[in-house]
Amino acid sequence: MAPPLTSSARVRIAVPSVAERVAEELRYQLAEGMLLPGARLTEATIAEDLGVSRNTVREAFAELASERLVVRQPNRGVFVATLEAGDIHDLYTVRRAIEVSSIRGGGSPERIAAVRAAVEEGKRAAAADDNDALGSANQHFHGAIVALAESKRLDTIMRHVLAEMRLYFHKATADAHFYSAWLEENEAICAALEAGELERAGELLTGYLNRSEEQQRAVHGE
Amino acid sequence: MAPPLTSSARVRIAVPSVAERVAEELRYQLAEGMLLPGARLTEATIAEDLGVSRNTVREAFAELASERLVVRQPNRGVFVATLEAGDIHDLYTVRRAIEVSSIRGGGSPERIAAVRAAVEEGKRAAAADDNDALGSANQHFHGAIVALAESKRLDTIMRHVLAEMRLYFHKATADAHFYSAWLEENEAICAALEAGELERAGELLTGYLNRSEEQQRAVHGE
DNA sequence: ATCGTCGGATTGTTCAACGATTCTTCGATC
DNA sequence: GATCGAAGAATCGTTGAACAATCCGACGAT
Repeated sequence: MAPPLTSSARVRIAVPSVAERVAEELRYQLAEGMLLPGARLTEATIAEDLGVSRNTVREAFAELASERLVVRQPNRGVFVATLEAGDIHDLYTVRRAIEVSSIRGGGSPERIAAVRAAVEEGKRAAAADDNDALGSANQHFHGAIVALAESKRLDTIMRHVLAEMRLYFHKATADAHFYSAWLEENEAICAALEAGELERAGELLTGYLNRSEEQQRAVHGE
Repeated sequence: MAPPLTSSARVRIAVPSVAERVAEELRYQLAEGMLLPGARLTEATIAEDLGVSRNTVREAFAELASERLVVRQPNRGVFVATLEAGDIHDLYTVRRAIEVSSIRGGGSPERIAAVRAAVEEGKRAAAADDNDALGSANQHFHGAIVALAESKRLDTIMRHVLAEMRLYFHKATADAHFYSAWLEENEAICAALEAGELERAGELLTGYLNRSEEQQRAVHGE
């Protein structure tokens, strides 16, 4: 193995711990819809399935609970998080706060280029008629917007929010008609951003988020 | 506090688990400055001190790590989080995003009254020359602003941010001169909010946060 | 049908153990 | 005398087992 060439912060090779790999696996299953909201996660079962100890599963649960992907009910177990009344509005409130704030602050040319890249990624996915890739591209787009702010903390908040939305809205709302609308919106938002019209970009983004919230609330009960 | 009259969510009597109480105790010690940034937290030691098992301490650590109050270094241990370059800016970026967004959305009369209450709390603390209470009042003020949005998620994000700031800036920056300035600012922000001048309230708040960031960066290295 | 009780299942927590990794100390070598 | 490396101590990561506390469902009595 090559020695570290930079003398700055020692680069940890950081093999993810077993607990983190378990969390990652569960996150994957949650995002893919293999574990549906409300499902019960029994410690012993998962421990056996993944070939790890119950304590390790416990640590993974703690991590997922802090991300609101699962809910712990004392002495009863952990359950995949379910959509409570107001949760949709809550999630979009967070998105409006951090996405709009990020875009209004502008960003470096590289970060703006990343936003543009996500837009093009979406167009390609649409051309290829790949709904899965289309969904990913949209998440990349909004992730790139938050990344404009260059804030570690906002990035992780956004990651968590997007993970929650994947959990709730995964395949159900994935019809092409639903998607094609915001493809143009993303383009417009990105164009405004590139033109330095930050105020306008913020308004477009706000409008998009409001409409998107309405759509989700229409699809789901109330 | 009045019991919830709505029959909706079943109220868990929720005796906090041991792990949560350990986390709470550590959070307290971190906020009070008993555990300074960079300090090492040895699992075995804390387990013995608090009379709990090492595994339980581990769970508490996981929670604190998710709040960025401590940092886990694989195979080395957990350390009280330290201020890295850019962290101050990062924290204020989050605050600008969620506080300004919240205040621009306005809020119910009750929530606005809570903001007013925090302002008055600050004035009383200033009159009594109680610096500790003054600091708390300021945190209540900004917490109340975020509470305007009535978002569970924004509230917990803000809680975490404020906990981080307590950790980094606890007693050090607590001189009366530093405080008296923003007492008037809080009053002005609150007045604008009460008058429904949300745009203006947002600008005042932004200005305050920018200045506050500058001050903190001046006090701490760069 | 309602209520209380009992047994089974699962969680919360503890404890002991062991390999793996890091830190420290202490010589040996140049 | 400084550098390097190897032995040893300390700590973490993870496991497995154990036990009390709690919850759930069934069963039976009123």
